Amino acid sequence: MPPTPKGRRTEAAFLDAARRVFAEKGYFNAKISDIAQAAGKSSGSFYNYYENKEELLQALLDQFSSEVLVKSFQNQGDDPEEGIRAAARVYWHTYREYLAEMIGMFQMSMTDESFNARWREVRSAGVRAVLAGIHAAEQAGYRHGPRPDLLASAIAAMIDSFCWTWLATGGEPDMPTPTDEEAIEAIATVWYRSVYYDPVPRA
Amino acid sequence: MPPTPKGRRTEAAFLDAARRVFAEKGYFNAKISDIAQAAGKSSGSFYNYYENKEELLQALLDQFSSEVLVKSFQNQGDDPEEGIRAAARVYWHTYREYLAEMIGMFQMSMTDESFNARWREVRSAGVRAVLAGIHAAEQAGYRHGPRPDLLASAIAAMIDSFCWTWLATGGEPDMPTPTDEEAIEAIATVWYRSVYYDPVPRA
Amino acid sequence: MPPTPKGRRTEAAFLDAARRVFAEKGYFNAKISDIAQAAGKSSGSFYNYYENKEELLQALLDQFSSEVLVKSFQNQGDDPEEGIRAAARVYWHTYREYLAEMIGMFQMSMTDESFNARWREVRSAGVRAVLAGIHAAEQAGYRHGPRPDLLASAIAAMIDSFCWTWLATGGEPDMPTPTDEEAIEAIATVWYRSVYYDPVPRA
Amino acid sequence: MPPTPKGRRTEAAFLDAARRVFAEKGYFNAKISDIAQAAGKSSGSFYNYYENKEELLQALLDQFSSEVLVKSFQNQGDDPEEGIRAAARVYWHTYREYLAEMIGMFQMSMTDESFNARWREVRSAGVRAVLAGIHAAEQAGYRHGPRPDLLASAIAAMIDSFCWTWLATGGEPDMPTPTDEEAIEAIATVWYRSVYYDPVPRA
DNA sequence: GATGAATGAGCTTTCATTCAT
DNA sequence: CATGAATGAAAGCTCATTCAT
Repeated sequence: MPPTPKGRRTEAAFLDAARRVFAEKGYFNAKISDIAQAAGKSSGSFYNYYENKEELLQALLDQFSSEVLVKSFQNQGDDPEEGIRAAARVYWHTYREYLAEMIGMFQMSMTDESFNARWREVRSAGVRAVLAGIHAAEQAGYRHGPRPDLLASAIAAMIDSFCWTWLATGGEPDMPTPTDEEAIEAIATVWYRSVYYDPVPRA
Repeated sequence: MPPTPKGRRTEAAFLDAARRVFAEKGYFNAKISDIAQAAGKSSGSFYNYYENKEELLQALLDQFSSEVLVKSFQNQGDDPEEGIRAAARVYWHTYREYLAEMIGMFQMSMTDESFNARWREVRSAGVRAVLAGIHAAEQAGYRHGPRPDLLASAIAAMIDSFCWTWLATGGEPDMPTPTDEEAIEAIATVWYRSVYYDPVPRA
Repeated sequence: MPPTPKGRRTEAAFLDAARRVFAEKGYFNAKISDIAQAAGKSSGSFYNYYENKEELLQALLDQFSSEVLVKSFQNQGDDPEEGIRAAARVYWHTYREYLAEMIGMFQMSMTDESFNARWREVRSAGVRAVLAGIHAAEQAGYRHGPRPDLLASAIAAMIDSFCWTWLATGGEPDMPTPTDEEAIEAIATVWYRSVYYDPVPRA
Repeated sequence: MPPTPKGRRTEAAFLDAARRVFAEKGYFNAKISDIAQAAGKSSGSFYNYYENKEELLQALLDQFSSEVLVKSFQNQGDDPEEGIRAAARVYWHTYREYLAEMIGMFQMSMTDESFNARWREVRSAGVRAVLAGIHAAEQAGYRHGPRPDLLASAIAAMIDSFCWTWLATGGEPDMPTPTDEEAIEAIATVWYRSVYYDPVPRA
């Protein structure tokens, strides 16, 4: 959008600085001047690019394309367990890559209705993807509880919150930080077991 | 703590008002004056009881006794599935009852290190309780994934986030709000299946 | 409006200070902090009473009741010349009494559409009053130019601008400041002569 | 002043743009960037020609040569009524032609002492010209009120304010916009009647 | 000369906290 | 103790002006 190479560099610097600041101290705590300082710019310069902090977050989220999280759920191959593990892997890595965006969107969703809507939309996409897997499992003869949509909601909540706990906050106290594979395994385990449990006995 | 009956009544009014305001608009958005107004008091009066909003939250949390959540996990009887469902039930109802506290503690944990520690401590207690159940299942011959502590962390994350989603925020879009029993069932299902899966065959 | 005597005193102090500051340096140049300082208050205190400078001006204008200027035009007795002189006298004194309001309304009318509307409404009331006098003169057999409404507009413009020049700005250079009676006489002379000129000869 | 042809063109573009912007939204509301944009130039370029907005206005006023308004008053022929009408005509058309300058000078006169002086000087020239006419009328046997200078001031105020009302602001509410001739007629009527009234009876 | 990005001073506004009554 | 007004320290934001290209 900014016409000049210099302008583009500056805007990139602001976006980058914002991501660092958001990830480090959270969206709420980030002052415009913090971001400007992290970008090595004056706070007045900030307003050449964004109306306010909210709009900067919007710009970050627009880059982020919330679809990226969802795409992960779709490339499930033949082996359901492997498919779920692959999905968990993509989610985990994507979450870390876009940590600043996740923090910003989540925090902002607590305060602002339109961000709340956006956040719920992102969640909802995840829930739907999980739900699709549940229906596939049903087809394959696995039972589910009375409300598969709630099962999906719970699984999505688990994925999201687990990533938040270990990537955005400091993790659980007195627990060694998991390796990536351990984390993915934990997510995948809960997810898989919840869906592929209790096959209906074939006659 | 406050000596006179009048003082005690006023403090109770503040605590009660704070809970209502926190639950309605969140901790961050709550201004001292909002709380005072909800309590039918002047904002100046607030400072006769608390140094600041943080301390008020502390007072709420002290009443709340985070142990209450954990106790739920302990009264597991013989039937593991029933035990888990009972635990989920207690958690769900407790979460709703102490919604203001949960919101406050969670939001504050994003901003303030000492609250973050407290929040993680609460989480951690839940994780330990879940972990105890996992160990029991192991004793009973159920396999677990490579790191049972992470499995417990994921389950605790699910419980917590599911309650947050449905009790603190508006739930998932386009999904009918669950009845209490449906919600509890969803939680218990994920939890139980994740732990009681794949029994080692008895020789 | 403010419940407390102290509050009422403070608000009065702000209104009074604003009038002094507006009259001295104009509305545009007046900063909130100028007004607060003139009132002997902190600028933060200002916002306990008004949202912004505009609203303070509104409050001044509400007190002012633009009708006061117009009322002057109505108590014309038998002698038209005396009636006009009396009207001019009221206008002149009222203008000086409400100088701050006139300055504020006029300056703000240049910038803000709603104040412009208000300002034009005030003017318009004056024009209508003058016009009524013109019609009376017609009845009495005096001719007017082709558009009596424009004649009224010009007379109103004269009154207003003459007061502005001598009361709000420093007057004309190299001209001795008029006494009140001289000023009133000048206004009344132009007004009267413009309306009561050129009687139609009685048959 | 600017050496190269390109420079001259740019400066002309700024002057022209400024006149348009001042006339449209007023001097106070005009930002440097507005003017630059209207000129199709960058705001940085502005400072190659002027130190600030004030100096640009100065440049406009220097072109304008405030004498032009006054000259109108001088070409009075034999018939005083025609002379006054001619003067009013020139004033009206000049005012419209130099509307931007009038607006700028007037608004700036409210804020800045040196512009105020200039503005008063312009007014004063008008007053002197009107006054000269009054003296001529006296010579011809017409009475005036006690202070002819104030009479002149009032007439000048009328002319000025009438032009301001109808050319710079939107006119009077609920009144049809006058044609040029109607406006001129209104001005001339008040002016002429105020001066040529009440001849001293020739003995 | 021209450009548009960068700067920072200046002002507004908010609100937790203090204080006089 | 209660009140509500007063305070002032933060931010936010604007825009004239400067500067590197």
